[in-house]
Amino acid sequence: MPSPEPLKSGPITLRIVAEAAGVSISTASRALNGQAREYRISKATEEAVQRVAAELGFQPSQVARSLRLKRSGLVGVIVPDISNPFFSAIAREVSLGVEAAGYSVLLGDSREETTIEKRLVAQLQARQVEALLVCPVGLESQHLVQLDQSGLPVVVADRVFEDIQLSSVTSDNVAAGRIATQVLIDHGHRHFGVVSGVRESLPTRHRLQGIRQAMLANGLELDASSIAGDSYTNETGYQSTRELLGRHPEITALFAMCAPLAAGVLRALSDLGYAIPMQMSVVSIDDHPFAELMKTPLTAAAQNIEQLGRVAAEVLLERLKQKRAKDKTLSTGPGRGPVCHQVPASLLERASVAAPRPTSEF
Amino acid sequence: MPSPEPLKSGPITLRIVAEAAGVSISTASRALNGQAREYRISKATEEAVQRVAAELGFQPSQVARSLRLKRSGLVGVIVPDISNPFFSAIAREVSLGVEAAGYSVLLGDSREETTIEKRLVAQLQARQVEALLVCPVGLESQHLVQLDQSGLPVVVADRVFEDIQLSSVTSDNVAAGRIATQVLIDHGHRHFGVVSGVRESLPTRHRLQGIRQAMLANGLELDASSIAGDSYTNETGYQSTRELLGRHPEITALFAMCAPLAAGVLRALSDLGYAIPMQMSVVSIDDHPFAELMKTPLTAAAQNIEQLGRVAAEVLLERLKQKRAKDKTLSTGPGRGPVCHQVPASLLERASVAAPRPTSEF
DNA sequence: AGACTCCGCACAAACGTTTGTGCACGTGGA
DNA sequence: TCCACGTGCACAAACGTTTGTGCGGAGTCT
Repeated sequence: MPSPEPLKSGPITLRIVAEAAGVSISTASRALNGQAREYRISKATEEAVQRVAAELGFQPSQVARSLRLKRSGLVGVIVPDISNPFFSAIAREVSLGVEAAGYSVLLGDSREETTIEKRLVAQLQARQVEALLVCPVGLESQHLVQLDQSGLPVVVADRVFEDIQLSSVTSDNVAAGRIATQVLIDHGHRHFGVVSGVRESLPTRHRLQGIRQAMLANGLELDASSIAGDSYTNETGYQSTRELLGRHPEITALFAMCAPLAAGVLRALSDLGYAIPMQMSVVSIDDHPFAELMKTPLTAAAQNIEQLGRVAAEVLLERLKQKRAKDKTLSTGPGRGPVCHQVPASLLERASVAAPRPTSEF
Repeated sequence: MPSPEPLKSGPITLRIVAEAAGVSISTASRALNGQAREYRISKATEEAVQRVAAELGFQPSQVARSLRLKRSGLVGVIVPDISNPFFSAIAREVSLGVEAAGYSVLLGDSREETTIEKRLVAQLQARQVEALLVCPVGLESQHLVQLDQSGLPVVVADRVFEDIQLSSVTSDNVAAGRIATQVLIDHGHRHFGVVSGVRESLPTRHRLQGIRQAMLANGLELDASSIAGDSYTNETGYQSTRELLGRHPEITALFAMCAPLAAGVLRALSDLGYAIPMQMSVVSIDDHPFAELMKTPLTAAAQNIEQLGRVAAEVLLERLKQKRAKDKTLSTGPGRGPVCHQVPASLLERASVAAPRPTSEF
């Protein structure tokens, strides 16, 4: 009779496998990690171990591996709001991308608050994530830069920073602003209202810049009083619309800087009794799956979110590769410096833009 | 001169802190974990350690803790598609809920495939998650049940199973089907087309059951040929609509079983030139942020997704608490058996339902 | 027959924590 | 003076891996 099965019953560890196979722990480890050849484990032993492991359903403890290997196989993903389709789309692409490379993703939701973002960063760092993808709330970057310089690869997406010392991926926001504005101009609009997101954030600034470029090229100018709003929410879209229309009755077109804002704009226009596009044209940045089913299908400069997510995943994996290489060679070179990717935006012309209504003189 | 700072430069470990404070590792650990009193560490030492730790920015390695404590502080969340607003809303609530309790969430996206779901489950298990929230693809439950019985708390949400041996949280799908159908009946409809999700899935079956209940109560019956579709996608919604309308010209109302299906239905009706609700009424299960901005604001029986997510988080935390208690007492009792929560659905009457068009005899 | 080599594997240290136990010192009473 | 006891801390084991090194035996060569 063999040993009477001590009934340890806990999870199957390498030691259990080794004993069952009648070899030492180290041999078992090497047999299972494909290191049989280099450590001269006989074919017979190797296969025996593998068989036993399979029979017992051995699952190596990633925790123990992480401790020993000093790599957790985890990447952190921090977004301001995972229930926002924009971020969940990014999360999805990143998740698929890094999972294919054997990593798992630790998710953090910062609820649009820098404080929480910082807390999450620290938390994920303590959990030894090997890299971090952050869609920052957008106002502070110092904590991220520090982290990156301390050796934990950080890549930021979407709400990147001005003084960019971090690898980043973002849409070509200047172009997005430009092409969306151009549509309005091409239809003959001269007086725009801009419903803006957080003012200091770089995407907002870039989009404004694009808007101004297009206007300038057509001899127009955007004055500050035609801009309203300072956040990315539906409610801001609603309020800002009423504000702008009250202030500037000559406005014939509204520019919404993101999908939730656009929803608010539409809601306000509906409440105010405007017909779109007959009495008011609307363009938006950001597409939305339901955009074409709406009362008036919305013309928009769409960010290519999937592509953005995929690129983010690539950059992340690239940085991870670099890091592993560096950790091996002990070279402490500064790396190749941050890379900044921009993915193109594209125009989706639908039905929310038309020639301006005849002015009251007519 | 003190020791010339060996320039270990790696991450700050407990040992570094202990040396800097001039105490042993164990003392440092206890000082930092609030165990000073019970292990008779003097107030002075305790504070010294805490000060040094703060100065050095000590962050205990969660990996090492996990190994030693045998709890990772991680919960796994597996959804079929994180970019689907329904699941991302759930993920968000769960994330917020468990984070508040000190856990982090490991995210997995099964892409609607049982194979991937299984792989993810194994992966997360290897990473020692302490509990798992799964929104199952919906066809197989055995791997989850096994896991749960092997001691890893599993709770399933949304696409639960028939032979439910797992704690679950789901909408009251029977009621959702019933109330949405009742609206149609109240408006005078007699001939419905049902655009269905995955047939064998329990939510679908429950919703159908609700539909039938409402019809039966009004002397109507639903025959199999008035049901089309077998997945939750936009495309299925589109195809099924054309199919149903071709097969049953007498249909005056369509019932879409979820938001993406509804989008497909609307798209098809638009292509076919139907005016809603004049020529065709539409109800849906699932609300959508843009629903009221659509061409015809959609009447729907809304699941309360946030509530569902919050309840899921609660159940998860409850099971975690039970587990910790059990691990302590070594009692190996079966626990209180699975609990099944249902959150109510509520009707959102908007504009997509009207009295049926006069029949052609008129 | 002895030295050398290669093969096949086991030993043990290390990763960074937590925690049961033990040791030294000091103080009090008898 | 001696014992008992409380105080304040250090030692060391353990969690489950990976991996550098050591060691015995079989074979080969001289």
